[in-house]
Amino acid sequence: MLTHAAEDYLKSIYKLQEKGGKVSTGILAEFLDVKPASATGMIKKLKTMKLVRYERYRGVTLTAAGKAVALEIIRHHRLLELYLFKALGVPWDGVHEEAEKLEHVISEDVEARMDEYLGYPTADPHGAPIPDKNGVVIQTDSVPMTELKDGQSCVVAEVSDSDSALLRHIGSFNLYPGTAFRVVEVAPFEGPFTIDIAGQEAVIGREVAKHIFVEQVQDPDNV
Amino acid sequence: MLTHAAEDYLKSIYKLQEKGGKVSTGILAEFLDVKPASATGMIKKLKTMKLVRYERYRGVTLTAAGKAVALEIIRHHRLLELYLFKALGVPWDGVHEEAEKLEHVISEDVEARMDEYLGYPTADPHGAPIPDKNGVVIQTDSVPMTELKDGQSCVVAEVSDSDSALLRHIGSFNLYPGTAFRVVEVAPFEGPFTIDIAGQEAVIGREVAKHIFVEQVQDPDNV
DNA sequence: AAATAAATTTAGGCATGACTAAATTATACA
DNA sequence: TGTATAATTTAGTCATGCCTAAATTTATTT
Ligand SMILES: [Mn+2]
Ligand SMILES: [Mn+2]
Ligand SMILES: [Mn+2]
Ligand SMILES: [Mn+2]
Repeated sequence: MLTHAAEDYLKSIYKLQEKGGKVSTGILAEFLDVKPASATGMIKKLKTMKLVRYERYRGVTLTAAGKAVALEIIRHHRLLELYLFKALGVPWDGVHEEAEKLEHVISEDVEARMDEYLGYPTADPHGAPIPDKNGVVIQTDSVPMTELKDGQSCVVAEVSDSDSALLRHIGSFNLYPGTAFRVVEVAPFEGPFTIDIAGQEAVIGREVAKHIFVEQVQDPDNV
Repeated sequence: MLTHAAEDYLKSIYKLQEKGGKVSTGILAEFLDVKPASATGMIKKLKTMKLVRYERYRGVTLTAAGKAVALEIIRHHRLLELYLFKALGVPWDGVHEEAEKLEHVISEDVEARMDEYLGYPTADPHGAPIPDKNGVVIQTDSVPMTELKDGQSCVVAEVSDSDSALLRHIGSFNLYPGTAFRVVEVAPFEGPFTIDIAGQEAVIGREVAKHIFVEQVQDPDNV
């Protein structure tokens, strides 16, 4: 069996190689909050297990076996987040931390039972896709809210889940995945977004908007 | 924070000192399936943390602080067992193994939410008492089924929870905690017990009976 | 093409938590 | 009261997974 640490490395490599192919030791180390030397050490171990491809100074990528493990852990994480949220009422800014520990520990049986209880869901409380039990991920084509223009309407697809305070802030506007809103005004010179959520106006700063991803963008004349 | 290993040692010392005061290194090591030398090492570490009292060759006992930690972990374990059983339908012979890993990992928040969901229960699926959040344990005075005589009636109070196959076997007779039965016959020469469970007769071997604890024992003439 | 800067690797260490083998202490009994 | 036996401790190892500091390699700039 893999250690918790090895699983977290594989998960991180998966996420980083999604946006940008080969993953450098430094990027991986920064993402995991360890030193590059520690990352090199683990990468070598993962290579002997044939879970990653690696050439020194050339970055690392997952093998098919490594990707399968990564997706398995990501599936655990996101199912757990949704389960904690729906079944136990853990607030959406608390589920990530909890799932980060539980993901390494639950059995396949418990995974399957949560999946069934939740009705085979496809997204976690932050809108991130839950890989199915065969490791198939449904990709959506969402864009950062910062790309929106005056008058456009859209639906929240996903929000970054790692910063708890940011999630509480976003939650205070009711901007959960699935929530529809319309851009009332984008202030000039990189200014904030004024939006209309079910008749309620809210002002969203650019730093926050970077972490909100939307889809189904419609211009007002297309309605 | 304590390591998983330290928590398991404290939990084990608690359980062993319940029946017999001071706990010897050998007994503790056997219980945890490690070598005595390993137990000595951990005991020394726990002593520096003031969680146990210990003098070499003289056995070990928990301090108040150590007992509090032990009860906290036991509470996690038993709440988790019951939660997995009731909320996710994990069979009663599977909950122990799962809880053994989860007990070290769940937050106080999740503990409290499970407790609420379950209606502040006082016993796990095997009948073992769940310490309350202040560490108070409700003690019951149950006796091993092997002490029963012909004609006596009783209710199952608790069954040993660590042997999965044994639990499946006991479950096949529906001998869950709370189940009432009457002893039809105790075969002589250390023979098996024939019992009546809601009109259904079952024969229970002595080895199995050792692991079933009963209470509210009544002789037939007292009814 | 060198020189500098950045990234990465190597070497050496530390803390955990297990192990085996050998030495020590306690206990049991003759 | 000594001696055999059993229990326990000590000493020395090993594997993980992290760290820092120094050496090495690659990338960038002039
Ligand atoms: Mn994790
Ligand atoms: Mn998430
Ligand atoms: Mn445990
Ligand atoms: Mn139990």
